[in-house]
Amino acid sequence: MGNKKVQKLPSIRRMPTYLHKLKQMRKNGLDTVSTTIMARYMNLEPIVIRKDLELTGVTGQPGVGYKIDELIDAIKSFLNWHNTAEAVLIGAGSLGRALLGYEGFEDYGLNIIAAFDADPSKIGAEINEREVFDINRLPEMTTRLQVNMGILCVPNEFAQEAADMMVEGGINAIWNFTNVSLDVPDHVVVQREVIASGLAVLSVKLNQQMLTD
Amino acid sequence: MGNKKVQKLPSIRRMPTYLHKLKQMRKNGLDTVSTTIMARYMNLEPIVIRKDLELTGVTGQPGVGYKIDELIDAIKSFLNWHNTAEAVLIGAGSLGRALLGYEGFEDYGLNIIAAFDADPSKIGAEINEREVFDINRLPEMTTRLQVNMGILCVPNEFAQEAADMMVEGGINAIWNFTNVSLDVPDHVVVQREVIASGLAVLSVKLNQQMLTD
DNA sequence: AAAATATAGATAAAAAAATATCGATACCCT
DNA sequence: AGGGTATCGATATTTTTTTATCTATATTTT
Repeated sequence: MGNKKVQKLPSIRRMPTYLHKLKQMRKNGLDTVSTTIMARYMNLEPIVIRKDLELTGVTGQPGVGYKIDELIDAIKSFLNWHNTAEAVLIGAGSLGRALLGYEGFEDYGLNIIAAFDADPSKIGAEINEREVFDINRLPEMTTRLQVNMGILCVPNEFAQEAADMMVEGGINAIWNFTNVSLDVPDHVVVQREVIASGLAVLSVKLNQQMLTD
Repeated sequence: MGNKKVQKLPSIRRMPTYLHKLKQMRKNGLDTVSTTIMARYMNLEPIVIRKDLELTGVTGQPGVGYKIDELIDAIKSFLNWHNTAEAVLIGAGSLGRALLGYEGFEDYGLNIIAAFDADPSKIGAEINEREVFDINRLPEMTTRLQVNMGILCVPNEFAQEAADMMVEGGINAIWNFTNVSLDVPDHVVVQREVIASGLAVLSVKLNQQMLTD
């Protein structure tokens, strides 16, 4: 069915936050960090952090902590973020634009090299230095440029069609921001981002909070 | 420390997807659904769905399935999405704009009634029928309007400051899209959305996929 | 009407994730 | 230098989540 299970998902999801904070600490001139410090920052228990970092293979120094540089490196290679991945974005609507405008991606080894859209009024435009191409050119261009990641931000009704074009163009990783569960070949991995999931969690938290007051 | 742990997180995160799909099915004239059908759609195992739905208190009919109307209702009340929540959005940058433009929120019981920003060139503008106010007016306005949810989309460096203003204005639920771990009183719940988490998961999936080829 | 198939619920089992404990190591302060 | 404190690593435990199994109920097919 395409999507093998990934283990340690909660840990993996925390990695980018570690990375961000570590880079910030390094900028502030620090060179070591303890899980206590990190835990305070992230509202977690130190033991959670220690277990997460164990995954990356780094070892810390008892009594001291971890070397920030080493950690940054280890997390990056754990996520395979050492080599920048090139991606294309499909759907230059408001969400697409927001993603094109997001500065943080370079920190995460992602480089969006072009956008595609079906709307003639958008084609040819330039958004944050990335050109918007006709979606019909997608298969040809991604094949030629050897891009293997696609960020899908089209309206739901065009999602499957757009995904098909990506697959045709040799893309094998799709970051899916639509509400559609895509049907893709086994070798293609899909990560679906459901924005409302966070809202659901917030709602439940708020509820529980109000009950305990 | 503010954030008690929430249980069944994965199940809660799947609820909005069930809701979306169920509404779509209802529109297509269906009135019952089995976990097998739902599972096929979501690339999950039927047992997962059954366990998730159990949380909402609905019971299905062996041999038949669940009544779609009942399910929709049960999920909504599980998430407390029966009564629309009013929210304000802080930071009318590209992400803020994208959220203001997102049509799906009404399905999820969320109504963004106004936006705030510090940039004079944005103040007074109207984005998708919502006015952008001076951020200094936030505490007064949210108090008066009795809004208790805030969506935080400002640049990282202003995040804490903006959060403080929200707290001052009586907001007790913050949906945090910044990269900052906010410091808020205990009664305020925060849900942080780390966009890069999904990218991290996708990277790891892609890696594993490539290893098994 | 009987047999085959599909389904949920209850209970049990397995797997994964979070948390605790304890010993060893380093740093800091007097 | 010595005592107190902070820290990590290894191991064990607990909790939570996921998955399996089995039974009863409904539907469909023959």
